[in-house]
Amino acid sequence: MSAVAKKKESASADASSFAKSQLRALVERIERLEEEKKALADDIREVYGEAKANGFDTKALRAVVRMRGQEPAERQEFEAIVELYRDALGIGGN
Amino acid sequence: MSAVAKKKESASADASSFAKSQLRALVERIERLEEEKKALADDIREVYGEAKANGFDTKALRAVVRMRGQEPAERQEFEAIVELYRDALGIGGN
Amino acid sequence: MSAVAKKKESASADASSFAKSQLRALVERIERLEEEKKALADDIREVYGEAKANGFDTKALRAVVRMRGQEPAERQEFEAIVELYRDALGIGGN
Amino acid sequence: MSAVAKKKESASADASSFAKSQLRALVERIERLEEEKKALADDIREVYGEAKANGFDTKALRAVVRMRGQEPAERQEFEAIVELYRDALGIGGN
DNA sequence: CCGGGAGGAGAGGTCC
DNA sequence: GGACCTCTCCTCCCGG
Repeated sequence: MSAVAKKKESASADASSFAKSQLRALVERIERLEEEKKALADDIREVYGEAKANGFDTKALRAVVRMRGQEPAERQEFEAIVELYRDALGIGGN
Repeated sequence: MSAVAKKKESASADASSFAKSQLRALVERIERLEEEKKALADDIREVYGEAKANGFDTKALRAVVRMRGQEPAERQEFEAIVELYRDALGIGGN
Repeated sequence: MSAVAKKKESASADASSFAKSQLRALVERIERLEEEKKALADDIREVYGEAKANGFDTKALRAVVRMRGQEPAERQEFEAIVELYRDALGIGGN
Repeated sequence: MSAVAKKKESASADASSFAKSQLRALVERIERLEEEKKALADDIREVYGEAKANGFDTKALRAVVRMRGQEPAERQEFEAIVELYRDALGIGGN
């Protein structure tokens, strides 16, 4: 028979203890994962740095990567709307 | 904390007093200007909100405003580089 | 061309005209506000220049201004954390 | 066409080929890293889901995690402010 | 579908 | 004058 079942008093204490240790575990797992995520972000930044060192235009490079990661359809629609607005403003107003 | 500041004041009262009031005036002016700047930023955000409420695509609208605020030459060059990169990757890779 | 078609066209034309003038008005307002915002940024830069001319360390001055702006928020957050821990522990929840 | 001109052409072609493969390699590396990063983001989301399933308030939990990450930086800044005020007062120089 | 929060891109400032 | 780096703003995505 467990201590919890035996003592009603400690029941709530145990519950709160349990919640605390659970919270701790969750926060640790999250922080560990975020650490890894951050490391990857750093790696990516490094690659862009490398690209820059090799004479690539990182802004354009980012734009290309972004384009590749998105549906052609939505991209086209966006461009169409931009054109529409530019026309409405007199297209020379760029 | 206050004890430290107090001690400092006593140490070189006159020179430090003058510097202090000057500093205060400068900080106040800066904070006032930044406040106004922030208010304008809010106004701008509001206008975009209004645009959205009237059915405009705010993302496209922002793009158009950005375009209008920049030299055509640099814009074209940027687009050219992007095209170059896309070609190099096989232009279908969008 | 039928009268109906014509009416439709006019209607569209009107709607589009309206949208056009709306768009123009919005863009003008935005650009005006951004102009003012930029002017304020210039003013702020001027004040820092003045401070520097009077022997202040502008980098430190900027840091001071920044911190003054952040302190209240930090304090609030710091005091809010206890409450948040409580929530995170599920005390109020299920 | 002169030999010199030809040589130049070949050189350009080679350079461009090289740039192309370099570009491809860079983009591939970036996309691979972003994929991994996204996977970690998914893992993190999963952990929050698990937390929620165990009765935790995920919003509060997120806030707690965020604050834990910010606290050290804030503390440093807060303790640095005295030094900064001294500098801002021009004590050390201009 | 909207608002808020997290992440990324761009602008500005500092240092070399 | 250029590169790095911080900071603000914009965009995207999740949760409600």
